[in-house]
Amino acid sequence: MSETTTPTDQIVEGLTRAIVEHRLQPGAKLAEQKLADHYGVSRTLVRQALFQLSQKRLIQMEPARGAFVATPSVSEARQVFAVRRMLEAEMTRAFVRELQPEWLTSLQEHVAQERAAIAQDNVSARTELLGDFHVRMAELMDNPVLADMLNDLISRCALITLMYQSAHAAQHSADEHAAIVQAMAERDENRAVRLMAEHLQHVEDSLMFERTVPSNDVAQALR
Amino acid sequence: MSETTTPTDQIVEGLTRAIVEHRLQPGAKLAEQKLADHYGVSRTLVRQALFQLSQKRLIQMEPARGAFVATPSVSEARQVFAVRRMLEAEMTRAFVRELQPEWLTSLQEHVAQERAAIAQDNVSARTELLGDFHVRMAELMDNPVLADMLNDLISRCALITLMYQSAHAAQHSADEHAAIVQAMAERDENRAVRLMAEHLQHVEDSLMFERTVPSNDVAQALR
DNA sequence: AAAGACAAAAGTGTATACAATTTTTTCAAA
DNA sequence: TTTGAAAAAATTGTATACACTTTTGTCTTT
Repeated sequence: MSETTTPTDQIVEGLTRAIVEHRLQPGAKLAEQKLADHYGVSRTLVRQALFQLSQKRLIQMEPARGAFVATPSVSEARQVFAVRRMLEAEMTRAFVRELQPEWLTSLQEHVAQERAAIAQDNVSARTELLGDFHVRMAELMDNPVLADMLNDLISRCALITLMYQSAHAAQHSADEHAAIVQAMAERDENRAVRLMAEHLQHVEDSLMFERTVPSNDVAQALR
Repeated sequence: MSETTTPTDQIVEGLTRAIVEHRLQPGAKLAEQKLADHYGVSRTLVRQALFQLSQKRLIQMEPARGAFVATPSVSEARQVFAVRRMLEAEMTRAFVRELQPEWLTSLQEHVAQERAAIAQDNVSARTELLGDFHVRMAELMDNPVLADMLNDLISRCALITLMYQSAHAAQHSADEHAAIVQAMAERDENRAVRLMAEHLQHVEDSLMFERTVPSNDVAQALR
């Protein structure tokens, strides 16, 4: 544990969680002084954090008007998913090719955790675990660059989801994860890749399903 | 042209170019006050820019010691290239599947520009064009999310290159681009994907070829 | 001369001050 | 009441101040 975490990092972390977990809804204003008071620091540090979040596309900054939780368009959402499908299809292929026995057990354990969270109806835990499945693959392959990238993409996906996945959809995702791991276990590269692509398509479709924008900010809604 | 470019963005832009074009070599100290004086602003804006660059992994910030141009390890370099291969293989596949006639002419023109820059021995222009070939594909597919991501990855690759590609390697890259476009023109999806993967492998190999670190900072070199 | 301790200088990290802009409130006129 | 203009308040953008850390330089001791 030699990780140095600066105050700015903590604000980024806190706001990221709040956005990804939908405690801050898309379009919400992020006033600097309020955040500064909340975290007990000056605006300086809050601004640093906001700039970082805007680079991750989790918030949008408008000149002289301030920072708002991002409201990605349907078009942008589709682009993010298209990138995920591209990246993760090939990641899955490489994963199977370089497969180590312990990678399988690790993913199997992960799926078990997912199912436990779903059974307990622990909404935030299950959402996080379902996303982490994909990051875990990158980590197992010992590629932090890939893992970071996926993590950012998945955060954006979580923002795109206007509400949490339904319990039913979560169950479906976990089942698909299990099917992917099964294909991997059988070293069936093409099936694993296909299942992953289909899985991501299903997630995208389920998110797009109900896509009316409930915004408390009228101006934002009409833009 | 409704793009608003803040002073901070200009600093980011300027430093990015300097790093990618190797006017600032890896490990170089980026003292805040010096940069502030150079750009005629206060340290506040310089720091914002430095934080953004550190998120793009072009610089590394050490607590209380300051910012340095990043010195990616060989391991990290390989990870970046692994991600590019994954992403661009599938991007190429999607590109061929959705191919529009004007996309081909656009890429063909681009390759012509590359060859012109190589013929004129315009080192910085040719380096930029060789990288932009890949970004152009994403732009043609109308996927800015993908284009941004590739742009960042390619900047990191440019940093990884300790010196510019040799004229010979640049010529080789342009030829490979042309071969990829040819495969696309023939709608030969698998060949295009394979050529792209091989191309990226070649670029990686040529960059890894001479990999001794010429750093003016001894401590950095010995780390 | 080499090594270590101390002092000075330089540099980073955070808070605050202030100008410029936007938002909200107030109030007069239709 | 509704509309619009002007004033007030709040908020952002940038610079500066200052505490604290690191680096550099000097002097003493061996």
